[in-house]
This record gives sequence, C-alpha cells and structure tokens, in this order.
Amino acid sequence: MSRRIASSKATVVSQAERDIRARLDDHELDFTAMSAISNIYRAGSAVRNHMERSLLADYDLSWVAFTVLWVLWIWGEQETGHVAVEAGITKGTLTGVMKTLQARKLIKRIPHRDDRRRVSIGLTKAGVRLIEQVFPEFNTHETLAVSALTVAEQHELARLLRLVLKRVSSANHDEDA
Amino acid sequence: MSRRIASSKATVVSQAERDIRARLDDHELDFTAMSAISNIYRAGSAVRNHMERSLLADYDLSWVAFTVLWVLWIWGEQETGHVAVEAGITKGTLTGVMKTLQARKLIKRIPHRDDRRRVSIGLTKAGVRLIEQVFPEFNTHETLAVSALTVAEQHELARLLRLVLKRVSSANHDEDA
DNA sequence: AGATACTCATTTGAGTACAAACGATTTCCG
DNA sequence: CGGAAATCGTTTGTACTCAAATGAGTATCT
Repeated sequence: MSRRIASSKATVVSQAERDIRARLDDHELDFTAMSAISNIYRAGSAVRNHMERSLLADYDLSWVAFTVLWVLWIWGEQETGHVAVEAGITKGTLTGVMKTLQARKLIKRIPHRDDRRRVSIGLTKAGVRLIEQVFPEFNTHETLAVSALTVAEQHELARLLRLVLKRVSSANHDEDA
Repeated sequence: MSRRIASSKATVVSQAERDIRARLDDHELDFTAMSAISNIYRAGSAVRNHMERSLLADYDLSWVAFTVLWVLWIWGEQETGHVAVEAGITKGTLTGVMKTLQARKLIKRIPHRDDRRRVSIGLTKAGVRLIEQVFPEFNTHETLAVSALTVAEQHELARLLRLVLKRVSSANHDEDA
C-alpha cells in the first residue's frame, strides 16, 4: 500500500504548527515556508493514501499500478521508458509493476519492430475495461477532496503548486545548496 | 531512497494537462479537481525528492529518518507510538527505521519505568548535533522552494492545502490536540 | 488466583522505490 | 567491416511501507 499521513492537525493553523514554532523560536527560521512545504507533503501523502484505501483497494490496485494503467489509457501503447517518466517512477520500478499487471492480464508487452532492446506496453481489453470503470470513480473522489474550496480556489491552488513544482524539479542538475 | 516525480510539465497549465483533457473530452469529468489533486501529489513527491537529493543524501539520511530525528528534536523523548503518528508512518515502519538510526547511534531506546511493553526513544548527542546542523539547511531549501510565491501566496497555499487535508484524512478518526 | 481481554512493539510477507550494475543491442566512427 | 560507446530494459541490493499476525506484558473480572 502506501504511506500514512500524520493525520489530525488540520485546524486553522493547527496546534502542531504552533507547538513547533514555540520550540524553535530562538532559531532564525522561515516558518511560512516551513508551513507551506510541510502541508504540501502532508496533503500529497494524504491524497494518495485516501485514494488507495477508499477506492483502489476495492480493485486490488496500488497507486502506482493505477497510474501506469492511466498513462496507458491516455497515451495508448508506449515504450516502457516513456511510461516510467509519465508515471513518475524509475524504469526499474516499472519493471516490477509490469510483472504484477501482466500477471493479471491487464497489460501486454509489444516487442519493437526493429530494435530488440525496446519494449512497448499497452492495455489489454481487460485493462481498458478496468480503467474505464475506475477512473470516473477516481475523479469523483478528486472532486470530493477539493470540495471545501471554491472553483477559483481550486485553480489558484493548482497554479501555486505548479510554481513550487517548477522550482523544485528544475533543481535536479542546477544544484547549489 | 525515494520516489521520482514526473519531471517536466510545469508550464502555465502544462501541455500534459491539455493533452489529457483532449483525450478525455467525451467523458464527463471534473478537470479542475483533477488538475488540483494531481498537482498536489506531484508537488509533494517533488518536494520530498528534492530534499532527499539536494540535502539529505549528503548526510546519508532518508526522508523518513530525517522526519523521525526532527520529531524527536521538537518533542524530546517520546514513546514509539507517538513518534510514529507524528512522523506519519505506522509503528511497524518505525521499528525498521529505528533499527537503522540506532545502528548509527543517532537515537537511543529508553525502556518504560513501569510498563515493559512500552519503549521511548530519544536523540543521542550525535543525533542532536546532526539535526541541529541539518535542519537550518532544510529550512533554507524550503524557503527556496516557495520563493516563486509571495508571502501572502505562501500563506494561501498552506490554507488551501489544510482544507484538502482535512477533507481527505477524515477516514482517520483523530482529533487534533 | 486464574482465565480472558486488551494493549503495546515487533515480526512477517508482499509490494514499492531508488541507484547502480548488468547484459543484450544498436549506433557511431574510423 | 569492426571495435568502442551509447542506449535500453532488467536484475540486484538496500531501504521504506503497509496490513496483519505474533509475542510480550498488563488489566479486568469473577
């Protein structure tokens, strides 16, 4: 399955955050950034966790397995390397997930026409049936998850996150510390 | 170490999101929620990933190991059950992490005075030294991660995420004291 | 006291996840 | 043509992660 979020502490600014602040008061720290980043991570884990438990478990799918199925549904047959990037995992991890999905006959391997190093994968009919049943439900859960926000706030949230994402994912080679 | 985010796609609304929309146009889906939730998860993974690579790897610490050290630093000696909740992992996972940290002499076990089922853990001197060196650097990275946002936007981001978090972690019956 | 129920941490088993090493292929370039 | 370099998926080794089972210890009830 996955990782569990520190539950609780979702008040206005949360007692936990105040506790931390109190204990670190003598250090010079950026509490605003700390709060934002910490909530990003917590929310991300909570979302994944929620989906796995409330929905994916019913179909015996892990988060990653679902993601791979989804990628293949959207993009169609793809080479493994591309699938890995889109699913946000490494090639090595994908190999393992493929083993599981293939054993359940949800995906199939398609050897490359010319280059025998390459392998594409695609959904089987059973795979298509499954993702077409699961995804609308998944989306319903997504709607529910953000239902405490106005539509404008949902857009704003996505916008702010894209800014953070851009900053942290570009620092992969531009290291400076 | 950890998990890798789907890199790229952090444009204005991202080409990927538009591609998805195009392919799913005939289904009735909530794209706004989809975009918000997907970015939450991506950003969360990216943050974790970035911290592990840019900072924690230098100290040979995993994200979880760092989190446990941090919890012990803030809260002091704690029983394992409480540490697990605060670190956002299960007790079973904590047992394994403790093994690693104890092997490096960063934490120590403290048997309970009366109840021999219980075990508390606390930082060793080396553990304190390490976290007091690492955490300010960690916070610097946090500041950098949200530096594309104004301070007001950082607060807003945290607020919106708390709303999502509250909704999504309802499965866990847990007040916040 | 003695049996039962409960509550902790730990172990187990399966899956996820990474980096790095590997083997099979293909491409590059002389 | 032929060897070196690059590329691709897979394997390997280590660590994290959960749920569920287990083991150790405590509490309750008669």
